[in-house]
Amino acid sequence: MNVFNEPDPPTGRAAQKRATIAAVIAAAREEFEAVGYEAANIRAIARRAGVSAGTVIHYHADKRELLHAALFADLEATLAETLADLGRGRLATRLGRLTRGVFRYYEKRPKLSRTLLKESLFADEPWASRFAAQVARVHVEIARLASEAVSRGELRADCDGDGVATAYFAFFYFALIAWVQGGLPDPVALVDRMVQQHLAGLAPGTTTARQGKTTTHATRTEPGKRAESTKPSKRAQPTRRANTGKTGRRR
Amino acid sequence: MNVFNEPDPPTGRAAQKRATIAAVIAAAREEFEAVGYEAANIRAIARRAGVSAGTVIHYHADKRELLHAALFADLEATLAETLADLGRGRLATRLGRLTRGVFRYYEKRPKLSRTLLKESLFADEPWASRFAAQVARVHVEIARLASEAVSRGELRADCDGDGVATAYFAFFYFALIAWVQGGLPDPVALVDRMVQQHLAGLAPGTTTARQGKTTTHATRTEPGKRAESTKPSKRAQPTRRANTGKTGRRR
DNA sequence: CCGGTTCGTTGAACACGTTCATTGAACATA
DNA sequence: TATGTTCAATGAACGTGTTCAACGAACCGG
Repeated sequence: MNVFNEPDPPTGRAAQKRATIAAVIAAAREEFEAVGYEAANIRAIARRAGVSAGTVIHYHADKRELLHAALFADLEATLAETLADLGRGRLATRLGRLTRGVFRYYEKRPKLSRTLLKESLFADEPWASRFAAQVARVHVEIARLASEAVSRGELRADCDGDGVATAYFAFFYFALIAWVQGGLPDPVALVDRMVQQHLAGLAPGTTTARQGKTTTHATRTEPGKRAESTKPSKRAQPTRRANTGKTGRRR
Repeated sequence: MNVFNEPDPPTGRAAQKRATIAAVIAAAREEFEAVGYEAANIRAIARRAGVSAGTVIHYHADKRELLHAALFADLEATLAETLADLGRGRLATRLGRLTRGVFRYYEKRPKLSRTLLKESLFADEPWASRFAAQVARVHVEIARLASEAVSRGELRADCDGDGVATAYFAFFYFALIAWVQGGLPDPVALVDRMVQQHLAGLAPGTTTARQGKTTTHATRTEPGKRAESTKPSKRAQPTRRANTGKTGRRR
């Protein structure tokens, strides 16, 4: 029983293990948020958590997994919150709210947004599946919104909610990548535009039969099937920067 | 003058430098293609090139830049070739050929496709700009195809070629990411579908004014402005794999 | 030709992510 | 209580990307 301000360490292996894991994850989150992913190093995180570097790596396969573990819950919370706040209105309007809500997760982390996006898109297992499941949940929600839009007469009766959701994700991630690469100041506006344009093809009064060509829609974009991304562009300026070897290097 | 099968090393600093750079890039490409990015290491590449590891890094800021330098020309060649072979036909058909042609670049490199995609999408300068310029060139070409489609009456007269190109890239990269993450067996088919759906909203007989809401199109998606990507999904199966700590690790 | 300068190149050293043999406290059993 | 087993945790060691002081040959100017 420690009478000082320092709480007793939990006793028992299971409890100690849980406490250690929690301390490591908290320390990692703080370190990543403070200095970014590249600058954060395992030894600093270990010190912050009061354990050894070996212990940090004991509970997470590698630095990347530690990043996922440290930030995943935040993303989950953001999604839940955003989805709960989509309100009413036209499909495009609600998707716009979704875009803004989720974008905020990245926007408020200038030091981390790029790595968070990059590493989540290309995560290894088991995190690939966790992110996939996360996206699937949003996907289902978007499909639901699309169904409501059909009911309201906003979209044609034969509209495929999955197709809408898939297109939405394509636009969203495309805009996000462009933004983290510095090539797009307002990703939200771009997503809005692309969604508008896309939904235009699904509106009542339009048909799926185009210029005599049968549109062979695949029936369902499996929720587990994601992603398309565009080259993140910076500027069209190739920034020649002649390959002067290492002349300008750290010399 | 060496009479054996081994050519004389070039003399003079400039010539020597050029030869060294070329040897390093060639060795890097071979090593990356042979064992993939992660398994390839600088020391092995240096040995293959007949120089020191320090020299490899002297000419390329880091391993990632070496990857870009080693493979960029291949991508350029693939794009040029593909663009030259789009043939005639409907816009969707030609875009389909573009998709297949570029997809081949990735498909024939099972060991490298994932890293190539990941690192090109999130490249640092000066490579970010180089990739951006590359995409811009394709973007302009797609916009031109869209204009032709307008002339042929395939698309409405007020269609924005840039918008078409942007959407195309969104779909393309989305599908590619899903594919490299193992969640999408046929990315080309998905791109085709999404393009079809999107172009549906641009066809003659459809209007930009939807359900009484004015569609505020941004006029031009700057070619330097790219990218949107969707979460690459694996399967919707979260692959729980309880965080059993490092039990199953290399022990 | 000679001497000073430049620069391509090297390999040892360093930093960081990661591995792994070892330790000692927690735990279980007789 | 004594003893054997288990496992959370450690820190030294390792592998790899990267840095950088140093070297010697190419180069330049007098």
